[in-house]
Amino acid sequence: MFPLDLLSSSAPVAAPASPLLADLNEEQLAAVTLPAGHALILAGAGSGKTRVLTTRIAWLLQTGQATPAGILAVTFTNKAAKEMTARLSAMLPVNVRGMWIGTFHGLCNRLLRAHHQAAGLPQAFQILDMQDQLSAVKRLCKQHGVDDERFPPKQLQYFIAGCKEEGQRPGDVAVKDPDTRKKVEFYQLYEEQCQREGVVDFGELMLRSFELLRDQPHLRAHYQRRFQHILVDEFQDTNRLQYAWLKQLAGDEVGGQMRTQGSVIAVGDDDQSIYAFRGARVGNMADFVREFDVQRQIKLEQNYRSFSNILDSANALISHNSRRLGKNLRTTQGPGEPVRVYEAHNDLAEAQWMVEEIRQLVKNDGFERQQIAILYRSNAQSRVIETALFNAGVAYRVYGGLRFFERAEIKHALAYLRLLENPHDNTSFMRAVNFPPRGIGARTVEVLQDAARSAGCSLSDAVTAVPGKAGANLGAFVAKIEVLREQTQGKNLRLIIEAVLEESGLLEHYRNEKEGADRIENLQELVNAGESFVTQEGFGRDAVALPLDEHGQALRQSPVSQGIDPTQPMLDQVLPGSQPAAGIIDIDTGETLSPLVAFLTHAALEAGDNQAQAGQDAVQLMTVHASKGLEFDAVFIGGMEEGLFPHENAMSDSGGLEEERRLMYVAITRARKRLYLSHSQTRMLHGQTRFHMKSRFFDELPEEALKWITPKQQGFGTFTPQSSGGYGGGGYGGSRGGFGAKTETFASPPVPPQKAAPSHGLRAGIAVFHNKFGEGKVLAIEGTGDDARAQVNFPRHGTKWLALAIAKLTIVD
DNA sequence: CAGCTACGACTTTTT
DNA sequence: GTCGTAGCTG
Repeated sequence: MFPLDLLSSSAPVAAPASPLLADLNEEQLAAVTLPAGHALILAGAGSGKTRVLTTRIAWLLQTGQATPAGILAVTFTNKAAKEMTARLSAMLPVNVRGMWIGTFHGLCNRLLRAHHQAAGLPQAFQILDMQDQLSAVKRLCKQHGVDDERFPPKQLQYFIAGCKEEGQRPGDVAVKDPDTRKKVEFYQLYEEQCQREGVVDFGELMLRSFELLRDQPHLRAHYQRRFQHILVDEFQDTNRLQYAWLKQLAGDEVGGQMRTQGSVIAVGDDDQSIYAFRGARVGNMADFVREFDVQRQIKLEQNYRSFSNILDSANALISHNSRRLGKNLRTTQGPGEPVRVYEAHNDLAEAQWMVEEIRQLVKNDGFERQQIAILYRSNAQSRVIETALFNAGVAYRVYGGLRFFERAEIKHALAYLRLLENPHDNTSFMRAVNFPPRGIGARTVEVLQDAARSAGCSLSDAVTAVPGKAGANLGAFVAKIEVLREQTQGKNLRLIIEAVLEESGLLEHYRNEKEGADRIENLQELVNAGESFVTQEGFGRDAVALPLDEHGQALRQSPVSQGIDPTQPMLDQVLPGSQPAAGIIDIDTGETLSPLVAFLTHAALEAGDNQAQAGQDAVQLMTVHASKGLEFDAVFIGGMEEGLFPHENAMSDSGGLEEERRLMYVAITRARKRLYLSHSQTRMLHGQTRFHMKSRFFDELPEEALKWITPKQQGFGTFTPQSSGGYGGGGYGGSRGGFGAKTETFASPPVPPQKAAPSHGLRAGIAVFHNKFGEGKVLAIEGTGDDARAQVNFPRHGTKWLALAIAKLTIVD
């Protein structure tokens, strides 16, 4: 956007004339141009937080205070990471791939792939999502005869995840009672199972890479030296382990004080901390200030989003919380419309009121439908609202629900793909073994599991131990996988996925199913996703990292390197204008992640885009939690009742109540121009009609900003929509979640033609020699120049992808 | 072994 | 009320 004069690196450090810094307010400018040192930025809702973060990075680069390789910016969601990356590359003609910008888990993944040996993992380790983790837990429960009345698998999963979030291994958990002891024992068994199968769950990604840094001094020192500028987004939502992880990267702790070389900038808002239930610890903010001896705190209190009636409501509400760092949003905008409050007789009437107001907003006030949001505390509330919208023919879209990579048919396909990479992945084995049905029932699987347990091997290896027809069926399945692995050897990702879909029988199965058309469409979409993953996304952001230095030494220069800064260790420095990097590279062997492993990682770490269809002209429905970070011209908050909002489960203790209040604060601050609140006297909940008092939060809002609206008509549900549209015009029935954007996100351009005359002289079919792996046969070549990689089959080590710039391959005559 | 029925849960959720 | 799972029956 801004034409930037990047070449004049002699620009003064505090260049006020820099177009980068134009239009920043005083607070923002101060935050962007903070001198070296640790800082806490309290960024209120709508205060331009993302802009400050990205401009800060751009400014550091532009003024020569940082190189791309020296920057680590971490977020919670892929969406936030993507946005940061996109904005940054719009600001500066810099190759953002050289920077470590990503989610906590994405960056952990990078670390672990690059240092998999030091971390004790196979390079191609697979990542379990929550579904996978739960089925792994269930499997283990069965195997050990765990009483699932006393220890429901869900609870064990929660326990394990909770321990890891606190940074605790089984040995670290304080055992207070017999139940805890049992759980810890189970935790231990679970760990062993994961290690055996070469899989890690989300918590393990964090914990394992934390331990890697903690236990490998030279590695830690290396990264500490490298990342001179660490920036953390949504700091109030970090859990204990994430904070500990950051500390490892920032420096060493001595007597409760951090000794650091670079600077850490934490950006957050304690008033928007709404994830305590999943381990977020607002206290990390205070700890950060103390342990890092933070001298600078900046508050961004200028709000650019809302009219003052809305903002005053938010300020007034949140002032009822104690234990705040203290912040008051202000705006230069006028009061705007009052906040409208509606009391309905029942939930249906509430929904109909919303629909009617929305029609008027669109018809009379020219609001766009996608700029109107209906927020609710719990998902169950959406049904009535959806019905009302549908009946009125108003297009809507519900956020949440299943994402693309979580759909059953996709999970099945992924299970087959994972088995190609790792036959010992029992979670995937279990998912695929009898789907599509091939006569392998629960009984057979039980026999197999017993055999595997007594032989101490994977399910795949145990099939030969199962006798009879059952054994034959199992053998056929394993053989099928092996044939598939054979067939796809050296093929590109698209062909691999296509082969799996066909050979697994998945396509055939869904072709014969009545409702299978959508599923087949999704499976086709998976092929497209694989294709664009390779051609468009360059193997995905999280998978990308160039050579890592295990010993803190500068690495051997790669032959064709240009634009490498010799004063910096050659970690992840990206060649300007080069093709996307080849993926994670093991420095000792030159081994890279295969496109398939990279894709599977991508699928686990990024379950799919939720806002793919956001552009539609449709009213947005979502939970308050899901609305965080978004903004709308008009916002409706329904179900403002005691027991619902604040939720009954959170009302008992003050901590829970304060979190509910923060949740309400988040909801209010989503609105730009109009805010509508409603509550209902009665509501269907869990199949029962319940009576509710109006929420206490109403009493905490400034009376002068509110306008109470009474029902136009008395009685129950007598309201009739009067306008022309009438019935079912929309046909938008809950199209939940999904990848949707078939034409946008995954439009795959023609595959770029292979560059001619490869300098390495390798081609498929010839024999090569590798120092560590010995002699092997080249199966495929991908990429060019520094990014060229070869797939080589070594008789003793299996099939590897090797970066030709790193791996020393000699051609065997 | 697969399909069907009954029963229980049920706040929020990203990686 | 509705979804998902567990257990039973054909």
